[in-house]
Amino acid sequence: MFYLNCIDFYTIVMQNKLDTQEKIVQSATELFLEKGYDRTSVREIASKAKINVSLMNYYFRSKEILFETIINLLIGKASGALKDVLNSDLGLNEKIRQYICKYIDMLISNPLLISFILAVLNRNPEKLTKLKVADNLYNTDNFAKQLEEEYEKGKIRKVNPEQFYINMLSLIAFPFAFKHLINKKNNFSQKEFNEFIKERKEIIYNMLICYLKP
Amino acid sequence: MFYLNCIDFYTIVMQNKLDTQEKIVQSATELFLEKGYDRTSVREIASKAKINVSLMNYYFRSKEILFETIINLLIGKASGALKDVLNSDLGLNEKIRQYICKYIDMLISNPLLISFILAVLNRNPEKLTKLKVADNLYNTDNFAKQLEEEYEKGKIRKVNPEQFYINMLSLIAFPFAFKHLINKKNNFSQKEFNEFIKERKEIIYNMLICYLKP
DNA sequence: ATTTGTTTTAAACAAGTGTTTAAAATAATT
DNA sequence: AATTATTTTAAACACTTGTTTAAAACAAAT
Repeated sequence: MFYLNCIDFYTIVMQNKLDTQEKIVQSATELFLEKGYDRTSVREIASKAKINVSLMNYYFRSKEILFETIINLLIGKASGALKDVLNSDLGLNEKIRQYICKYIDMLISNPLLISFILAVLNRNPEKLTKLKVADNLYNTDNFAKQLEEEYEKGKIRKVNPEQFYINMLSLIAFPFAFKHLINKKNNFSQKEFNEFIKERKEIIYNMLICYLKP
Repeated sequence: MFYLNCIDFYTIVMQNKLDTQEKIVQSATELFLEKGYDRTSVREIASKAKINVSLMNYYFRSKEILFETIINLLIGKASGALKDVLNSDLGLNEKIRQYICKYIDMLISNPLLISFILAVLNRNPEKLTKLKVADNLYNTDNFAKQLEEEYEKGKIRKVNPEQFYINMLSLIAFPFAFKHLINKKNNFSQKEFNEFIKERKEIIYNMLICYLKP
């Protein structure tokens, strides 16, 4: 038998509290990513987190709110570094190169993210636009200005910045959404798919730069 | 009071039979496209088709089978013309031009198709690979051979055909999956989105051709 | 006109859904 | 040590889900 001081007590309690809450978030995140909102039941979340069903409603008020919390967490984690690159003062070519590279690396680490976002986006359009998702995931103001400037300096051809950014995003993200068919068609393992994707870093960069030439 | 001959009788009966069956397919198709499999209940389908719930199980044995039927119908309709272009004996540039054009026109007519397919693909990977979908939607054997030949003739640079096809597909299809965010970000109406997409025909063509130059 | 076959109906079934309740267990405060 | 507050639990609630059943309505064949 032994005693703990106040700080230890506090630590342990907070630890436990965060534990349950975080266990819920973590289990729910995995399930939502794998199976989507509809195919994931609260009982499944509870069972995976090894907690009672009602605790989900105790910490988050509803399944819906838990879901929105998780969306924001996922998007927040994913978009941070990417926004930094896009708003940095790097030269255009280097910025594009880094953006492609970081975006692809991020998606390799979170291979289910794109499908998840697209699913939410098309099932609950209002949700992703209402939440701070639009700004985080698709904000090109700074980048557009840079494209304008480079054009006026005569360094690149004239492009529609909106179209150009969508091109870049399409080339980066779409293969992840289409992953299952790509793997099936080419008999790719998970590892081979990642290799296929990594090859794309240079391909995408070359395509975009080549297109920008005046 | 009047009598009908045999053929008229047959016609009317068949007409009615097809009517109920087709009413189910049509209503279910709209709902599945709009809301997906999970968020669409059989009672909603029945109500929209103005039939009794059990008729869905009478004509199709289950919701699942009805869904698979509809997937095949949608993919079949969509992929026909596209496969023809890809397997035609057109020159490379013209083939690419026509493929982009027809694909985009098809997606403008079926704006929900891409999201629908991606949703199925990621929720039930085995379904889209089991069904004849993979072959219909993503068959590049012929196209790959053509890219090889053009390279050997020295007319284009060396490219990985698989990567090149995925690039083309990404540029064509992704904006439709991302539609809601694009519209929100740019304050596009439906019409303006279609204009934005139509602009892409030339952009995508130029990007691909530019990249192919030796 | 009666039998046979097909299509449609209303009702029920069994299982699963998210959420709430009220009591129990545990921790914190006085 | 007794009281208050927080966290956890089991059970129930109200509702929706896809599917089945068995009878009714209807048409076709004998």
